[in-house]
Amino acid sequence: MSAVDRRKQVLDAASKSFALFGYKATTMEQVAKIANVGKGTIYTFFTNKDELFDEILHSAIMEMKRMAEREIREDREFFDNLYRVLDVLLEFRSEHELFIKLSQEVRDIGTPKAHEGLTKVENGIVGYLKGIVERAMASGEIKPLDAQVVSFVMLKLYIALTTDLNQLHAPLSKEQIKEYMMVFLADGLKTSK
Amino acid sequence: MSAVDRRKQVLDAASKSFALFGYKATTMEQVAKIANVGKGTIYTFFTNKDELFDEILHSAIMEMKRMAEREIREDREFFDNLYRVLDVLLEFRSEHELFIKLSQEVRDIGTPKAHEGLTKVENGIVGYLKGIVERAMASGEIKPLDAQVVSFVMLKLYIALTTDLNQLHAPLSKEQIKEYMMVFLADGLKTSK
DNA sequence: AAGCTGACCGAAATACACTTTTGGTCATTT
DNA sequence: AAATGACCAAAAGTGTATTTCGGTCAGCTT
Repeated sequence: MSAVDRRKQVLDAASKSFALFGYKATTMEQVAKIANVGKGTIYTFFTNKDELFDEILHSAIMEMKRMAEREIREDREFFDNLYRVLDVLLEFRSEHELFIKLSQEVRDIGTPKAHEGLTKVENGIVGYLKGIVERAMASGEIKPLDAQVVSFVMLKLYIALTTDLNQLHAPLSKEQIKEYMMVFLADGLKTSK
Repeated sequence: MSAVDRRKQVLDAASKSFALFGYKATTMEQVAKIANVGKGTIYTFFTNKDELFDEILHSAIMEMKRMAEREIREDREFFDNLYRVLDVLLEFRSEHELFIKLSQEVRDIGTPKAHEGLTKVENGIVGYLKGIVERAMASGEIKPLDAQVVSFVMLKLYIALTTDLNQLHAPLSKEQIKEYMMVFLADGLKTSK
């Protein structure tokens, strides 16, 4: 077994554990056990628990960006791209599981590191969206507003429909989520006269 | 001093204290002191701290509804009404102060009663909005979607722009908040061709 | 005597001392 | 040279003493 394999073993084990138990309840010993390595081995690849956690979050963001990137065609319309990106994002459960677990942890026991992590992820996503939104504004496809505000609202809308709403209403299907996203982002509620 | 006066004294003192110190840090003794009454007097009007808190929240919701109601003209368009309701709501700081303080308390120390209270307020507002949204759908002014989901999104959008965004971006002016609300709710981001 | 009060009570929160767990290291093994 | 797990300090957890606070009510005031 080469070094890269072990690194990946650790990463996979940690991903599972963070998504399953949250930040706090994930111990380095447990990660080592799941990864089938000694505890010390983890520290040859990651300086500490925080960095391991950051790495997981970072690669989750990167994975989502990669998926989004693969769907974006420069020659297509912004909203066409948006629709297809939403489509693949909604399909990808493993990232969602981690984020949902961390949200629960923040809500239930308020782990600061979990809260920090989620904020970092949100900022990463908003930052990425911002670039795309700016291009769409420059090309005149969408209204010229503050790209950061628009990106932030897009993310909040997504979270509201996929997560927050479920405390008040039966979960929406992927199709419904896409429909509502497009209504608010593209055309608004107003009936076209 | 009549009984109604004393009741109001207590209510005003409690409002101030909850908005200033949050739920947990508001003690009945302190409320009594601010209200210039004995502690026992509070209990002649309210059975316990919870009921006092509920009463404050309830009257905050009612006050907001009354302000909204005053702006709504049945003969005007939904979006025209919406714009003017937002206008008066954004002006009204005292409710916001209470809600913001409670949000902080939930975030910082996770007081369950504060969390419960905010949820109750949110549900109250969504419930009220739902009626209005349903009428606008029935008259064909806005697209026929699930009124509860639409109302929920309206509230979340409002909170995102007035509160959540401020951790990432300089606070928006009232005019900007109204502008963004109308963009997402009425016409969407798409540039009209 | 009706309304109001604050000393008083038990329960719940806090502070503190002590125990256990856990993140991180490093001498030893493979 | 790479990997390990016993080991250590620090952080989290637990049990207990102490304080605070919600709620009561006997007595005072008007």
